[in-house]
Order: sequence, then C-alpha cells, then structure tokens
Amino acid sequence: MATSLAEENYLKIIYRLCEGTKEDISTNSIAELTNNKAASVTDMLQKLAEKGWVTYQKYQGVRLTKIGESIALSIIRKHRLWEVFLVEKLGYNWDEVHEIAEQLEHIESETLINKLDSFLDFPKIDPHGDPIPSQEGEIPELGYLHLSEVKLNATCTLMGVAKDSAVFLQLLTKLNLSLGARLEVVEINTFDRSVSLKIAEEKPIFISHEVAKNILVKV
Amino acid sequence: MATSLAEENYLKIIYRLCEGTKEDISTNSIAELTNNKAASVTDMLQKLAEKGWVTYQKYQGVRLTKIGESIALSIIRKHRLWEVFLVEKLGYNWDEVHEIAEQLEHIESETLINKLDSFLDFPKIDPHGDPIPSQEGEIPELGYLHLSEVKLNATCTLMGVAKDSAVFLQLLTKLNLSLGARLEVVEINTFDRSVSLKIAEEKPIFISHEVAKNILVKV
DNA sequence: ATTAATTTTTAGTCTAGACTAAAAATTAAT
DNA sequence: ATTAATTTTTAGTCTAGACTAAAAATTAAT
Repeated sequence: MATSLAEENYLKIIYRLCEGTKEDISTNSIAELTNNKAASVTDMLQKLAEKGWVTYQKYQGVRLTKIGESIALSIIRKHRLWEVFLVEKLGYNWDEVHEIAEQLEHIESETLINKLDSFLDFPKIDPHGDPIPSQEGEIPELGYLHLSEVKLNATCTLMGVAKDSAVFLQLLTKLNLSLGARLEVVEINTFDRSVSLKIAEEKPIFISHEVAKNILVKV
Repeated sequence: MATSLAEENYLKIIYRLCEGTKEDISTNSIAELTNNKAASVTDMLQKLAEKGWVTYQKYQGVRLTKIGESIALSIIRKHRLWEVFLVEKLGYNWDEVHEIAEQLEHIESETLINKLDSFLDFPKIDPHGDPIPSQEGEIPELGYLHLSEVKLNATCTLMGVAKDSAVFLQLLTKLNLSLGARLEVVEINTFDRSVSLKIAEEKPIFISHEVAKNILVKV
C-alpha cells in the first residue's frame, strides 16, 4: 500500500518514540515532534490504524505494528544512507545533512536505495554513528553508553550522538569531538554533573551533563 | 517565494510547451501533459499568474515570465544532473532514470545541486543528450537536427533524443543506437518516410519515420 | 471518593489541488 | 453572417491533512 509523505513522517516519529520504551506512545508526544496539534495527530492515528500500521486504542496510546515498523525502518534506512552519501561523496559536514536527508528519505524506488547502498560500499553506520537498517529491516543493537553514564577515570571511544541538531553537532566539532575520538573522563562534578574530559591525551575540556548525555560511547 | 510540487510540475511542462513555439500555450495542451482535466489547469494557471510566474489571459493561453522560466530551468537542471548521477555513478541504463529523476528534481537545497554538479565534474549534457542548464539558467542552443531531416547519403552523429520514454529508449538500445554513434542515411522511403541507416559501416537497419523524428543528430 | 487539571477526541472549518457538469467564449463550417 | 463544434472557464464538489473550540475521558490532587 502506498504511503503519503505525511504518513511516512508520522511512522518515522512513532518509531523513534517507541524505541525508548515498552509503553504505548501518547498523542501529545507525537504532536510535539511532528509540530502538529494533538487533534491532527488523533486524525492521522485513526488513518494509520485503519491501514494496519499501528495499533491504536482511543485514549490509550499507539504502537507500530510489524508492518508499520518495517515501513519506518525503510525510511530510516534511506535517510541514513543518503546522509552517508552527502558526507562521503558530496563533502558536507555532519551538521549539514539532516534537513536534506529529510527530503531524500521519501524518494520512492525499489532499486535506487540498494544501488546507492552498493555505491557507498554498504556502510553500517551513518555520519552520526547511527546504525543503518538492512534491506530486511534488521538494525544491529550497538549497545553504546551515554557518556554521562561512564565512570570516573574510565576510557572510552566516541561512537555516535543521540541528537542530530546542527547546533549540537557544531558544538562537538568546535570541541574537537568527532567519531572515533578516544576519551578519558578525568572529573565529574557532583553539583551539575558536568564532565571534564581528555581527548587523546590532550589537555582536558569541560562539557555539560546535557552534552555528555547526548554523546554515545563504547567502553 | 516557495513552490509546491504541483506548481513545479506545471512550470516544467509549460516550459516544455513554450520551447517549441512563439505562440501562447493552450490550456488543453497542458492538461494533456500533466494528466489533469482542463478545468484543473485553468485553476492552476490563475494561481501561477497571481504569483507572477506566467502571463495569462483568459481564453488566450499562457506563457512563462522571466521568473517562471528561471524556476522551470532550475528544475530541469536538477532533473538532468540527477539523471547523470543515476547513470554515471549508480549504473542505471538511460531508459530507467526518468521516473526517479522526476522525484529527485523537487529536492530543495541551495547547496545540494551545486555540490552534485561538482561531484559529477560539471557535465554539459544528460544521458539522453539534453543540455544541462547552468546555475544562472543558461542553456546552450545545440542546434541539432532530427534524423528525419537529414538528407539521403549524408553522415551524422547521434547526439540526443527528443523523447525520454522507456520503450523508445529500449528500442534504440536494441537497435544498437547510442549517443555518439556515426550514422549514414542510405535510403529514405517516400511511401512512409521510413529510413535505412548504416551504423558505423555495419549492415543497414530500418527505422520508422516516428523513430527518426525523435533522434537528434549533428551533421 | 470527589474535584480539578490534563490529555485526548469529536465536530466543524479551511486550503491546495484535483474533479464533473454546465456556461461562456472562441474557432470552424456553412 | 449565422450556426455548429470546440475549447476554456466558472460553479460547485471532493479528499488529505492541517486547524480551533468544545466535549469527553483519564489522571492527579485533595
């Protein structure tokens, strides 16, 4: 069954909200991320339920069905592959590609995305360290930690970010924090949970808890 | 001013119809190419005139304004650059790219298309031999002839096609007619204007007037 | 256990862009 | 120069996907 642009955006956002939790997703949380009003979301949820892409009980929230999830994953696959293309082939920075990929992810072609995948040499992660779902909708669980959870004096490797916003990514770039960086947590301040960090033996930098929370690492 | 997908498709088609002629374009001819009804076209023409992209007089037909033309050219530029990408980089055949490029041409990003242009090494023509408009909307007049206009016994080079439909392109491929081929017109039948043709000294092939009309050559 | 606050849904409206049927204008034919 | 045929426009309708305001349900607070 064909999916409209609006439907695809809803499915993608519901997927993102489902990921975090086993609970059903609230109408309001969807409204917030889609920048629509709750009433519009209710409308759309009824349509999506009708098509069998979500299970939806009035007032009780929503979850993706198997089919809904596979549609969402195919959009995420397209989004991330296009991001790799934009960075690797066209020379964009990692903070510049999100908006463009939001458009490209809706291009519909059975063959296109697989040819693109092959052209990019079957990348496993996008420029933000997020895993790229396979054609079958498999998405590896990478088991990364948030930097904010890492213990004092531990060393870890920066593997990804939990947020794609341009300002956040630009801040990381300014701090010289990029994918693959070796990090050592040299101080954690109890007051505000800010973190002092050595990057590859350099002199320490300070980052807020908010930043640490959105950095994904492997220990 | 922002352009919707529907508006972009109308402008593109009006451009195509204007190209051929100095006359104003009829509502019906647009309806035919957009696959809409004449009444819908009239509606849209009024909107486009309102926005200053066409000059439109009730019952008198329509033409693009300078601004309308530059929008159309930027869409055509995107379409043709994406076609080059699909063929050169992803390995598509020339008969497979039109539909996908119809989608990609609407991706909106100031930087994207210029980075793509540079990535492709600033191609001047697309896989069908059509010229690619520059960023400034310049489109070189190539002055090709239709093969149907070539005189008996003349030799020429296949430079492009006047029609992008998959079946037509597949026919050319089957006949071993591709961009750059050296052609010699060895016979023109007065009855149906069909043409007998030598490709690079090989034994002659027969093509209909309809095919000859849609092949562009340089003498 | 009620009441108050919050969340969600329903009912009704709007816009873009399509449609059909009928009216109006233009063009072609006598 | 009329009339007939054709083309184009107008008027009114429909659908997807948004909206606001009000009603209904749920959750939180006493």
